[in-house]
Amino acid sequence: MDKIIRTRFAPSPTGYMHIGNLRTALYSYFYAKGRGGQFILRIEDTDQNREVEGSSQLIIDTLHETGLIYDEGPDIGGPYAPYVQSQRKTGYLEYAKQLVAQGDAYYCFCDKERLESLTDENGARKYDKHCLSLSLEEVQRRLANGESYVIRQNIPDTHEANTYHDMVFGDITVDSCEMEDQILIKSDGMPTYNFANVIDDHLMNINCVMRGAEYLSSTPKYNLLYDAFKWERPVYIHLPSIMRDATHKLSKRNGAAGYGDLKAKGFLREAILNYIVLLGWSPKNDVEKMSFDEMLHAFNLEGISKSNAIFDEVKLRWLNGLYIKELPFEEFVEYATPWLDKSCCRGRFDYAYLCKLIQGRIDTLEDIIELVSFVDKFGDYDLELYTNKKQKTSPEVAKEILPKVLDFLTAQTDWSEQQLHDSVLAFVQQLGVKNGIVLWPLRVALSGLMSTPGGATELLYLFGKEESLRRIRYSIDLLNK
RNA sequence: GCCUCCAUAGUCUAGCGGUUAGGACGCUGCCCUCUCACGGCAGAAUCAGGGGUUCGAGUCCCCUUGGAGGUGCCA
Repeated sequence: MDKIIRTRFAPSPTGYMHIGNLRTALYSYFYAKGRGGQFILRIEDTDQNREVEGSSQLIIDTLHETGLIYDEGPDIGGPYAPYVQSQRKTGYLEYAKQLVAQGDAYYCFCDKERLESLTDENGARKYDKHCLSLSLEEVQRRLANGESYVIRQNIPDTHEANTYHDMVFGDITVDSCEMEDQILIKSDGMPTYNFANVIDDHLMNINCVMRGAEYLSSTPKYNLLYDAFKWERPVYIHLPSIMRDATHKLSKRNGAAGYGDLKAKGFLREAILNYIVLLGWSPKNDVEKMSFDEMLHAFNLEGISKSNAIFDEVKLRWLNGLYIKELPFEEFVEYATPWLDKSCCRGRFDYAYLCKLIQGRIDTLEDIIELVSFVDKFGDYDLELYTNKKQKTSPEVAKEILPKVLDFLTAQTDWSEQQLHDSVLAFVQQLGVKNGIVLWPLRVALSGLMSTPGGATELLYLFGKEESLRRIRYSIDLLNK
C-alpha cells in the first residue's frame, strides 16, 4: 500500500508572499490534496536577523485567503508541533552531536579571518577540513573553554558520484568533491536551513519535498544527511524559477512580485492563482481558465516545466478581465465599490449603473479609476471630434442636430434607462436619419471625448436630465462660437 | 573559474522519431456595434547555431552559444 503523501510549504518569514513561493505552495497543495495526501505549513525562521515582523501572519493569512488549507501548521498545531523552527531549537544540536559521534560531522573553531583566507581568485571558497583533524581531547578542551564553534557536515573529499532522482529534472549527479562541508549548527546554536530542513522533514514525516530549483545542486548534501541517519530520503520535486525577464528573477525590487502587490493592483484572487498555476505547469489540453477545483484535479507532475518562466502581467490582465466579466453583477459591485470610492466618482452617480457600464470594459479593478474619469473630463474640447467619417457627421451636422435633440430631451419626462433608449431611437427615426447622425454628436456633446464607456443614451441616463441638458447646451454654445 | 540545470514565435506552453509544428496572451486586419469595450472570424510570427545517429530529428547523442541556479554561520 502506498503511504499517504505529506508535502510541506516551508517559507521563511522575510516580509511578503512572493509569487514564486505562492506557486510552490499551490503545487504542493494540489499535488497532495489531489491524491488524498496532507499539506503542512512550517515556518523556517532559523535566521533571526532576516526575520521581518508580522511575516508569519502574512503567510498564514495569504494561505487562508487563497484556500490553501493546511492540515498542520503554526497556528493550528498538529501531531508534530511546533511548526516554527525557532521554537524547535532543542532537538537539532542533539542530532548534530549524533553525527559528530558517527564521524559524519565535526566541530569547527575556525574564525572568520581564517575562513576568508581560504577564498580563491574567483571569490569561491571551500572549507579545507582544517578542524576535522583536531583530536578529541583538543575539541573537548576548547569546548570546555567556551570557544565559539560551529558543527560542520563531514563530506568525503574523494570523488564519489552522488545521484538522486528528481521528479521534474530526472537524475541529478554531483561529485562529493564539489560539496563543501556545510555548517549544520551555527555559532549562535541555531541550525542552518540546510540542517533544520532535513531534520524537520524527517521528524514531521514529510515524504515529498517540493521547492525551488535553487536547491537542486545542494540536495545531494541533504541526502548524505538522510543516509547518515539511516532515514528514508523523500521524493524531490524541484520547480523552475519565475522570472521578471530573461535574466532577472521576479523580486520585490522589480515590481509586483508579491501576492499582496497584485491584489493591490486590482487583480482577483482566482485570476492570480489560475495564472500562476500555468506559469510552469500545463494541463496539456489547451484549457487555460480553470477553477480552483479543476486545477486541483488536473494538476500532475508530468506537466511541470523544466525551464524558467517569465511573469507576464499582460496575460494576467487578460485572464483577470475574464474573471471580472464572469463575476455575478452583485459581486462585481461589491468589488468595484471601494475603487469607485477612490475615483473621481466618489459619492456621485449611481454606482450600480456605473458598474453596469464598466464591468465588461476593465481587466483589473484598478482600471476603474481611469475608465471612470471621463465623467470629469468635460470642458472645452476639439470640435473636430464631431467629424466622423463612418457616422457621416461633422461639426456642421452637430450644430444642426443638437438643438433639436435638446428640445426633444427637454420635453422628455421619463428618464428611465429603457425609456430613454427607446424614445431617442424613435426620435432618430422620426427625423429620418441614420442612428449615427444623432447618436455620435450626442455622445460627443455629452462627453467631449472620442470614446466613452457607454453610448449616448447610456450617458444620458448616467448623468441624469439636468446634467445632460447642461452639457448639451454647453456643447451647442461651443459649436456656435 | 568550477559544479548543476535549462533552451519551440515577444511571452506562457503542446509536442515525447514521420505533424500543413497545436493552443493561449499580445499584435494586425475584417465583421458586429449608438463611440469604446466585449464577442466572432482571419492573419503575421517559433523549433538558438553546428555536427552526428537514423530511411527519416523540434523530438536521441555531442559540441558551441545563450540563460538560470549553486559555490554563505541566507533560505
